[in-house]
Amino acid sequence: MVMSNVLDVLEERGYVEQITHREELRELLAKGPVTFYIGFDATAPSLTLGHLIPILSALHLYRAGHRPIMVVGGGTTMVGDPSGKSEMRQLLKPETIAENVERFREQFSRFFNFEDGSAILVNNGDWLLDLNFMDFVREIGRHFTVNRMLAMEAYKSRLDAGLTFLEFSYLLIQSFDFLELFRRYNCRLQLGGNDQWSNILGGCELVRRVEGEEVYGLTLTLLTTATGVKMGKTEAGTVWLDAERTSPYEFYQYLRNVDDADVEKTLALLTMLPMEEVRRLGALEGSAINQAKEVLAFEVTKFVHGEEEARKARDAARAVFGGGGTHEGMPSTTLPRGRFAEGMDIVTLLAETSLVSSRSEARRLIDQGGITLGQERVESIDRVVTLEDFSGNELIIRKGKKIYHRVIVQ
RNA sequence: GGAGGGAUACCCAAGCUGGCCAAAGGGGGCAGACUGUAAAUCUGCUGGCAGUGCCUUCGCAGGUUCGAAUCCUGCUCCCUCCA
Repeated sequence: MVMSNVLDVLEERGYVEQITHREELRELLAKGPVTFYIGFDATAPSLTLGHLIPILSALHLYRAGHRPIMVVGGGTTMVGDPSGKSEMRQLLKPETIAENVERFREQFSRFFNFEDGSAILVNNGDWLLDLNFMDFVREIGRHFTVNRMLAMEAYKSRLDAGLTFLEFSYLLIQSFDFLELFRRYNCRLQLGGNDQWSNILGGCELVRRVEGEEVYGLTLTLLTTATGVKMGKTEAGTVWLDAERTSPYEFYQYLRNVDDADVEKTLALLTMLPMEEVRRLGALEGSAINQAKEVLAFEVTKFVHGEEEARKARDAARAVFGGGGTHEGMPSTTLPRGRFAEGMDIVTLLAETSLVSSRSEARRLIDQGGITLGQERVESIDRVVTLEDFSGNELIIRKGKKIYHRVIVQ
């Protein structure tokens, strides 16, 4: 069997959006190991579902023998990328950035081996934080014309909304990263989200001008649904990779519930399953496609949280939606037995859980028939919950059709 | 530094000849029906606490008034044009 070019693999799976010089890059990747990099700005305390796209594309390259440099943006985050943003980014405190950088490091370590040198993890703060302004402007700044920068799509929305010099300088800083990585590691390819196209081009051009060498850029598709909405956002906010922020169960459920139309695409992008399998699952029709969704949810949860957590999440989901399995892994609230001695009214109980954010919301939900205790729909906000309602020491509350919560007494 | 414009609930956006404004409309979200833990569609809800009332909210701080998101004063921030 002929080893296919990894670029073809990336394209087939739907990762690729734009490439600087496709054929040349393809040849380069075929010739031998290539060092490439992807940068992640540390704007939040955890990576998110959307970050899996760059992570998995890097993993495909990694497995094909190329060397990834995962760059955490301890330096670039100090500035804040204005690309595609309609408003000025909130400036983050240096301490916050440093903390975020640490979290990112831990999370990346789950996916790559940084010990044996086959993958590299660096912080661009190492070379950016102490840059001398005069040197930087004279050596790097002279290669960029404002005329071109102003014409860039990434800034369009900001030209009327206002763009500070701080943010405007982001392009030069990220471009400098590429130059630095080229010099340190002979890095020849930069990957990034499609909104990074300008920044990536800037880096390629800088390396070419300063070093006279050709380097490449490739942008990745953003994780969106068939309707064009960004994936990875829920009513509760972002879907995080950190189990403390998004439990494995919620993570699993998020993927379990993707639209039919997104199943095949998401399987291709977020799992390492062979494409034949992806196509087979994506082709399932009607309710059979639920199998594909289960595979999707399980595989991605396993990738992020490990097999055991994925199992638990799947079992919990099967338990409530099908029957069988255990409730372990379902979000829960533990309350002292004594509080039910006299019974607790349903509104108070709901307010104790994370199912509602206020008592009013609880009332509203009940009025609309959205709360179920075990098998019984709650008809009145005066419903009092007693220990009689528990089976064993637990009570399953359902909100709407698919949000379950377990109340445990002890 | 000068001249003008703006800041409204999760977002966009009305209201700004003072009471009928917890504040139009849209989006989003939540719930119900239909279903496959889908989509589309239809319906309801969407500040808080208590059940026909109270409290907090229309950039911030004061003032006028029986009563202000709406009028006045000061402040902060943002945008546009000019320097």
